[in-house]
Amino acid sequence: MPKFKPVKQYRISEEIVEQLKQSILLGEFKAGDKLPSERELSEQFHVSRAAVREALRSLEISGFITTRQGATGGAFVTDLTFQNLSNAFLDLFLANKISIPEIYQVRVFFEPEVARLAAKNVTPEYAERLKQALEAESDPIKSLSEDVDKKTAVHFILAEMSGNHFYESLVKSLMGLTKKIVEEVNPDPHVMHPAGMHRPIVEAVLSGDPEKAAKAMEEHAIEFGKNLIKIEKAYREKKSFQMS
Amino acid sequence: MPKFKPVKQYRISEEIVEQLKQSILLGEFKAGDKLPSERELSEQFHVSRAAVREALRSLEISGFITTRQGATGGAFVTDLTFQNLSNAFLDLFLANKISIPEIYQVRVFFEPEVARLAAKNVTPEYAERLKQALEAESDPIKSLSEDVDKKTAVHFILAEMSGNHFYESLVKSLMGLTKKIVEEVNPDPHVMHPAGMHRPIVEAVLSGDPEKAAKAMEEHAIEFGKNLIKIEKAYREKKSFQMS
DNA sequence: AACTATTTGTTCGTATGTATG
DNA sequence: GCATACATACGAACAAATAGT
Repeated sequence: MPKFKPVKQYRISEEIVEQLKQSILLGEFKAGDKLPSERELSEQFHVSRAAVREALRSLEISGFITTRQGATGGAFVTDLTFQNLSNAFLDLFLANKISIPEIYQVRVFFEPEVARLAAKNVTPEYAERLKQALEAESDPIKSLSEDVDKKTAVHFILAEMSGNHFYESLVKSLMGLTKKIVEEVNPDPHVMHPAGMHRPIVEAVLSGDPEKAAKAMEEHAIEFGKNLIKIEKAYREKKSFQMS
Repeated sequence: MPKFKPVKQYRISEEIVEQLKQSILLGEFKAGDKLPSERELSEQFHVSRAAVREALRSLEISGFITTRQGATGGAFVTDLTFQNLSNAFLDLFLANKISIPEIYQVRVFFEPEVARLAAKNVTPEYAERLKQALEAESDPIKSLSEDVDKKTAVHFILAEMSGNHFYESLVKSLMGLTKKIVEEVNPDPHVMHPAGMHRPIVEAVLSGDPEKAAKAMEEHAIEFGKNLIKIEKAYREKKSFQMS
């Protein structure tokens, strides 16, 4: 007896998601391209617009498209970024599946490796960017969000320098997560991120000494982690206060 | 001039997603609970069913709920897992944003650390599970999928033993990604995963020597990585063949 | 085995909001 | 100001799945 697959196995919206995703991954639609309008898609797939819209919501959440309203609007293909990864981590954190001490443990282990790799890939361009990022840390604080961005810029550049997109994604995800928590708790920026905090790291990396860079980063990660754990405590207390 | 926020900022479905997500995260709906039916939700929110359904699609993709059809069906809250993380990595891989050699580099670095931590947390229960997983590797192969599961079981247990959910998520995600690729290429299982491949690791971990465990894992990761890179090559070739 | 109730899945028609030219 | 081309949203209806009677 041959095995037959059910004719209808998936939701229509899922079928549409798969087809559109494949088209995007195969490069038939490239980043920036506009997908056909909802009406056109519903005609091409011979389905209702509601089904198309459900599919577009899924693709949006997965990070494949963004939509804009209006005459020149529509669904536009986006360059897939680490953002979804970051969101997934954030959800796991919010659901208490991952704790700050655990993240701290991971960071203390792998950020020195990132610094180590970065020290092996110093170029004049990267050196310039690192110096500028370091100087920008002393800029007057306009908003907390902007300040956090400036104080994490060095980590981003080092991650890029590591030459490994995986490390880059990981760093960006963890920085994004940290930013969310910091913004929620809103601590004193000067205590959380003293200016020039990353100077020893940058100097070690620019000296081209991988082990020195790793060591400097490790010390920074340990120090910063202590602050972060304090902040998480405040965060949890704030949350439980809001709930009661 | 005071700054006013636009009254209507988000899509209705987004608003619903946020509210439901908050409810779930606050524990008002727990894993296994059934959300109100689509009709009830649309009445409670005073919106159309289509809007509710778009919200449910988003929550589904994010891993918060699953839906079943029928009289006892509905949207059920799920325990948030690493699955979304895994999917995010898979998408990034499929979109050529992360390569196998990059993943390989990261694994060779952090899997030894996982083994190191595991060696510090050996209990009789874990020891038993590791031994059983090792024996199961020699079972006759029924299906590729099942075989891959058996050959990765040791990694999963070690990740659990590390006591760090972040490492656990990372390991599970990467194993899931590896499995997808392996299944796609369908190589000879005996070549890819010789039985007993993980014996030195298990022995080192059970001896309780962290550095020995890390060393054994490193050697395994390096060896396995070579296979994986070959497999990726085959995968890419297969894909480009399918496209032409 | 047939019927019924409940719930998701899907469609269509219509109306409204939004941005461009 | 107005037409146009989009996304956004609603409501009513029917189809399909799934359990209980």
